[in-house]
Amino acid sequence: MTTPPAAAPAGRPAGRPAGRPRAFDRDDALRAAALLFWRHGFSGTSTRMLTEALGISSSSLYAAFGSKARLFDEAVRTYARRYSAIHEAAVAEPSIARVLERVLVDSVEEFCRVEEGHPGCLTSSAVMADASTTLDVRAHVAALQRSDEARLRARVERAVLDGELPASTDPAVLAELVQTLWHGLATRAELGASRAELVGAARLALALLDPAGRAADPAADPAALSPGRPG
Amino acid sequence: MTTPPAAAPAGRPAGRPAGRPRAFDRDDALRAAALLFWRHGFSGTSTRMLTEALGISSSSLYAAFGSKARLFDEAVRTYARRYSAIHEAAVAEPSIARVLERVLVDSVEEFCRVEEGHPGCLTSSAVMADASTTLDVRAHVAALQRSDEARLRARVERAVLDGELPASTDPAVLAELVQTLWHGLATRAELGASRAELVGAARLALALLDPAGRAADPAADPAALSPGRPG
DNA sequence: CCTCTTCTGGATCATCTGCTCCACAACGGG
DNA sequence: CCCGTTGTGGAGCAGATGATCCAGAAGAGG
Repeated sequence: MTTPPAAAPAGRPAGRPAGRPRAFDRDDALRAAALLFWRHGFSGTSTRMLTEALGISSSSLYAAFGSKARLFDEAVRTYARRYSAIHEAAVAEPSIARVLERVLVDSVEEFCRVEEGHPGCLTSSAVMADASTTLDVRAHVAALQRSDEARLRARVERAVLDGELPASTDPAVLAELVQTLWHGLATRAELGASRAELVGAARLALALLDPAGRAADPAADPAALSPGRPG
Repeated sequence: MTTPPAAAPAGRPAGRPAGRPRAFDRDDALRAAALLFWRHGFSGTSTRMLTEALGISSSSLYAAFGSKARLFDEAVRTYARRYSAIHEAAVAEPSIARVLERVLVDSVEEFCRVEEGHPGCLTSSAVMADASTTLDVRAHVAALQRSDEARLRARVERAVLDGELPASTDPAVLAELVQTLWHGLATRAELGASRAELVGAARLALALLDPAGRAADPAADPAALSPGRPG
């Protein structure tokens, strides 16, 4: 009904959806819109700014995305999926140390991508920016991030059961700490911290968190307060 | 010129600034405005919303604060001063462990104040929300937070010189990590994390960071991965 | 009393907001 | 070729926006 031709209408061989073809790339437009929302927030981005940046007319925008709110929602979800993918890939690592390393370091890489025009994390910005607009992006993003945290907590629990972490470890608290670091890195990136600074902080945190490193060589423990592994 | 009667005009004994007195409390209005900006962001808060919430007319608002942008700026600075005050008080502590504990735990208390209507950190929200509006709040907030970080880094350097931290400690990296945790706690608060969760994460981080605790009893080290001191 | 100064509400300004309408253009199928 | 379908640009809608103006009110000083 409201969704124009999201998927091919079954009768067609998916080659062309019928009617006049769209004159712009929908994914490109979505990316450009995300960038604008990122920089100016939802309310700070007008439909005029969007149509101008995307090089399309207002009617084209509404035909393709429905409304400004839905466009925003779609942009946020697109980026949220990236962050979830990082968590998903990370928890698949065999050792818990590698899991934590990948969650933090891979996320820093994502936050610092230069081909995107803006550092940081769109979902964090989105959540901070607009609370009670037409659209409840805040709740949706919060839910998404809770699921990322749950995945991580489950992985920590497994590590405890496997004896990889001491039995006294509280998985919920450890997961909360890692998520706190994650959000902190996103904010620092947004504030202009360099990749090197962020990776340095992340690696220090990882060194402090890694029980194997500390257990293996307690004498070298104080070195954990240096930036960490040289690599 | 543009600033009406910010300070008493010198000739008066500061009792009354002359002219018709203001019918509302300027600080109360500023607080109420800050809350609105917090919830809806700068662009998401209209002057109508402000005048309605503050119970004053548009002309009164403009007479008292100059413009919507200046009101926003003043609100952000007011809150930023609170966070700076926490850092200032913390670095005055004699032991570095107490310094870090106070920076993180006191900030969590601040983020979770219930008498304010919104959890989290206004400056973080402000930075995330609006980048290139009329007013460059972003740069100002970033500068403020850089000064907080510099203060903390200087305190860490002193702790290293005092032998309280191992000589291999990199003060810049340690300060960056603490600031990362700080921003992370702010974001988690904004996302709805409870005070207990935040304090738990903060205390775990502190336990991992505390070299005295680990050096004193390396055997008990794994316990550091539990929530931390019961108190 | 008057004057000077400042604040107040209400009306009002020009502009911008998100969004819709419409005539028409670009495709595939018959 | 016409048909149905879908996208397109431009004009334009009603309402909201940030900000200003003004007549008057409320104080201090003379």
